Amino acid sequence: MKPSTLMEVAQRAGVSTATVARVLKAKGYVSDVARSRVEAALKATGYRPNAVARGLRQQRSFTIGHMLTAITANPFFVNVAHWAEEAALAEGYKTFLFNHDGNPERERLGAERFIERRVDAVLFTNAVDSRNVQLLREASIPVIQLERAATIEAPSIRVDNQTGALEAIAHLAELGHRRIAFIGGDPNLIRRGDSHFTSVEEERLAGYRIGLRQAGLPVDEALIRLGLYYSIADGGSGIEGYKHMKALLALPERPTAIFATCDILAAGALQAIYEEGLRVPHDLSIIGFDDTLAANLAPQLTTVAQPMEDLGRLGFRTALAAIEGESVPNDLVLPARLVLRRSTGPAPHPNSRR
Amino acid sequence: MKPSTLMEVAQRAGVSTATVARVLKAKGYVSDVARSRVEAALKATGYRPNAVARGLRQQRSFTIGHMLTAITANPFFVNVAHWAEEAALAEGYKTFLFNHDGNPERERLGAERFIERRVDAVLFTNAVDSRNVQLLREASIPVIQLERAATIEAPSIRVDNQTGALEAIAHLAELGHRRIAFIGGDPNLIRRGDSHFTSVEEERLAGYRIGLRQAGLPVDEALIRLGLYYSIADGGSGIEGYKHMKALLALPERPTAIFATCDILAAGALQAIYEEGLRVPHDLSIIGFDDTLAANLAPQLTTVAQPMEDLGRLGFRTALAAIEGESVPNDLVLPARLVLRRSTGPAPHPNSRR
DNA sequence: TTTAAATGTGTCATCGATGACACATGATGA
DNA sequence: TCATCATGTGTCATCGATGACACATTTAAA
Repeated sequence: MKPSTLMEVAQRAGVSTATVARVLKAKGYVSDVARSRVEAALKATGYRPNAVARGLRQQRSFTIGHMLTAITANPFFVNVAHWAEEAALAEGYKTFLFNHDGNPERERLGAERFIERRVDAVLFTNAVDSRNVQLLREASIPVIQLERAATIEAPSIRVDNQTGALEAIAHLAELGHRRIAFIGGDPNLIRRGDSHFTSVEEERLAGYRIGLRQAGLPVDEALIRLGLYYSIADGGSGIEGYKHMKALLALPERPTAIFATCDILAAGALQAIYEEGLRVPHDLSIIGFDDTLAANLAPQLTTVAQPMEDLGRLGFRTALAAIEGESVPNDLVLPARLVLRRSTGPAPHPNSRR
Repeated sequence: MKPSTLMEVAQRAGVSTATVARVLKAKGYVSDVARSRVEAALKATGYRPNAVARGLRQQRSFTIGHMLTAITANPFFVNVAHWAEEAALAEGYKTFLFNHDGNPERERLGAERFIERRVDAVLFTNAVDSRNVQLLREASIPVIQLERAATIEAPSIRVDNQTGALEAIAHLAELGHRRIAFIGGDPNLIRRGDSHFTSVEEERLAGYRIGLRQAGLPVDEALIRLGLYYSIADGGSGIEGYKHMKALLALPERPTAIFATCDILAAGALQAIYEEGLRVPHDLSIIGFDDTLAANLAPQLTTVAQPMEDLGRLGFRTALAAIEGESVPNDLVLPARLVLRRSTGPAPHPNSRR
């Protein structure tokens, strides 16, 4: 049995649809008699408003689109999306997810679908191509960029990657580590859209360099390992982290600590370390980034946690503000937070090295 | 600038909306002149059909709802949802996700939202309360249950958990293991809805028992560790797996192999093993279930892979069949598959035990 | 007592796409 | 020559909720 309509409820209650609407919206004048008749009819029919009809009439679908990548490979994006959805739910909104896996054509397809569905706004995590942002804006759909911005044309909410990385390095330096390696993605490859944007990888690498300098440590370029790891085709299994770690362990003078720009990379690194029979943090300390897999690894990983909940919630709230025509901050930067767990410890004595 | 309407396109082309519709649908008679005029107008206005209006008119939203749990804690559900979405996309559908985290009230809320949004069908992964399935069915919305069924009232697509578990045990027995432990969730707690349904945990435990019997091994109840692990409040960090493993390692006669009913539990177990300084698979073999975290752990985990892609794709295809009034199989059981990685090896010699 | 404000209820156009239907015109066959 | 069919195009009701508006009636204020 199809859900009943306002009209059916009205007929059953012996009133007009307007009266039923007044009861539902709890605004306007309704006599007690009419109200109770309507309420009875509402209950009897199990009326549920038709969001599709409302959407057409109000020119507002109460739906927002959410673009993301690597949905099966990196829990980060799903987490952000989850909190955005949670915030949306409280306001009567639903989100549509669209996974583009870093492919601009897919992203474009997603943008087109969002336009057809008449979403009220779109959240981009990890925006790829600024033209797709533009496409939505031309259709009068507000866009909020999360975590990784493709263009300054739309507001963004980001994370202070540099300070996050810096704190990680400071922590390791404090533990006495002097040879700290960096494992990250290719900063050029991951720089997206308008070229004047710094990528998150660049920011983390900058934090690493500044951290070393502040600790009075030299930068050894041999300890900086970059390479694309957003190759989802590989299964997102952190294979890049594994390879980089293998290379680092083959160095004549090994690092005693590793900073990886992503928990997945760190997980791969841990596999290499495990294979070599080294212990963490006894022989080697390691810090990840994101706080996605960190708590599931052995040992539990010290990591730079991204504020995924804030990113999601603020993302939605900002989108809502934009929908309602309020002015929104153009670029918000949230802090990252170093979470200490069990993968970092004092640097080993040079002579105790295996 | 709002996307333009059919009417606007028609006016610009100097024809009626019906003609534009004929061009768009590529059916009916349209003269070449009219067609090219319409096509020009279509391009000039950048027309995009309004899915909301179409939904109202066709009484079909081209949207399906997807209920799931533990979206931030267990990648399994997101994976299934991803493949369902992928299949949906190809047919012009979009999915709405709703995360209930095992809470029946949340699940009900989700069902109500789905009804209001007039989704054409609903996929349930891990259905909690059969009344919520009923709610949707009363609103004439077809329901397909995936992986874990709450009721026989709606068709389900499941996985052969018993055979999956059995193969895991057979593999371990073949490697010479004679003391194989089981770490799982509470089978009673996880049995859901209509009580005559066996839970996935029961099925996996049954597979374990049968596997042992077939290998001629005795069942030692001390090696069977059950307890709720779907406590998302704990952060889903596999803390239960960790505790169970600790207890198993404290046993006077330790197991040499572990079968965990979920990769997250296995990850927790690995943490306990790591803490004790034992090596996998040298000292201890371990097999997980799901193939979610498995490839990210150290060492990479041998696991019973669930057919997440098939579950998702078939789920959508079955839903689509149901929407179109075709008959659908009432209960489909898909095979699980043992994936060999690096966490299983020959049983250690009894005298080489540390 | 008269007027203004508060209270209560119904009608109807609107949002945009769709598809049934009507109505053309020209070609073909009987 | 008329009937039939293919071709080509336009009109309009419909899906369901909404909110502006009109129109009552009652109450309060002047």
